[in-house]
Amino acid sequence: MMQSNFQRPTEAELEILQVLWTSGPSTVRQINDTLQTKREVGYTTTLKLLQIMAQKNLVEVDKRQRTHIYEASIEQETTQKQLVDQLLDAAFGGSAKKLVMQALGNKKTSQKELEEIKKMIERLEGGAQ
Amino acid sequence: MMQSNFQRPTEAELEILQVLWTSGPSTVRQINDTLQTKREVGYTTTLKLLQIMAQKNLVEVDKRQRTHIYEASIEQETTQKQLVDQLLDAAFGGSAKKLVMQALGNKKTSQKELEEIKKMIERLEGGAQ
DNA sequence: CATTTATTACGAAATCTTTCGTAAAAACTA
DNA sequence: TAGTTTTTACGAAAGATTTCGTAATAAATG
Repeated sequence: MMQSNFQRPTEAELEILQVLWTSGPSTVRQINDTLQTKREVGYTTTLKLLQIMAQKNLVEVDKRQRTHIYEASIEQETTQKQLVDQLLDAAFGGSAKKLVMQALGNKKTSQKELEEIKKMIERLEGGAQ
Repeated sequence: MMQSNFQRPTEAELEILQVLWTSGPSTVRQINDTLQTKREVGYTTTLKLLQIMAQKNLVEVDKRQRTHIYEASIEQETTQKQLVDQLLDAAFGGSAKKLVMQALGNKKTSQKELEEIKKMIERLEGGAQ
């Protein structure tokens, strides 16, 4: 039996998850310092968010030391998949093609990456094409 | 001078925009009926949302008849572009490739659509040369 | 015309999200 | 040890979003 308990992380939560996915397990101080490079955000704000995220099981906390260590407990890829699925449903009427066209059309993507995407498409097509 | 007034539509607003993009100008009753096929939602809830959306200039209202007609005032493609950009930034560290891979990996996309995407990639590769 | 039905207007409750202030506890420092 | 710094805990304010109840108005119906 499959249960799909996806609770969409909020914008602020995603921001923190990004840090954790990139840097691995971190202290509040480290996370807050990273966030600070992008915008003003109070230390206790970050702390509170992490505590809420722990309640929601978006992160795990290691409390063995006084300075707690937070770690993402949902995978980046899983989360990305669900966010894409949600966006597909919410704004693209489920058409992956349209979403892909938008993503490629808007952003400058390198030759190399375009090649990789093409290879993936060929894999999806069955390699025969 | 260019003003970029993108105020991200909320989830509920996107849901309504989808209806308007799909069905064109509609009455509150029509919109609400469409929404009802997916979930419970009160008539006045939909009305209120539309009134808020009108304030935000997400929709235009024709009030010449007693029964008002609402129409999307932002384009689907423009909105999609901005939502994709935002998702790219928020969850994919800006990598269009990763987003595309997710979108294609998760969703069943038809051969025909895959071909179209490939053609688009080839156009991009050609242009960028 | 009187009654019912449909629609708009609008305030406000309920909820969710983000932010921060304050306090307590622990660790460090002089 | 006394004072300073760091960290956690937690309530609550502020803001945004969603939902709905009620009332007023207009239209339709009998």
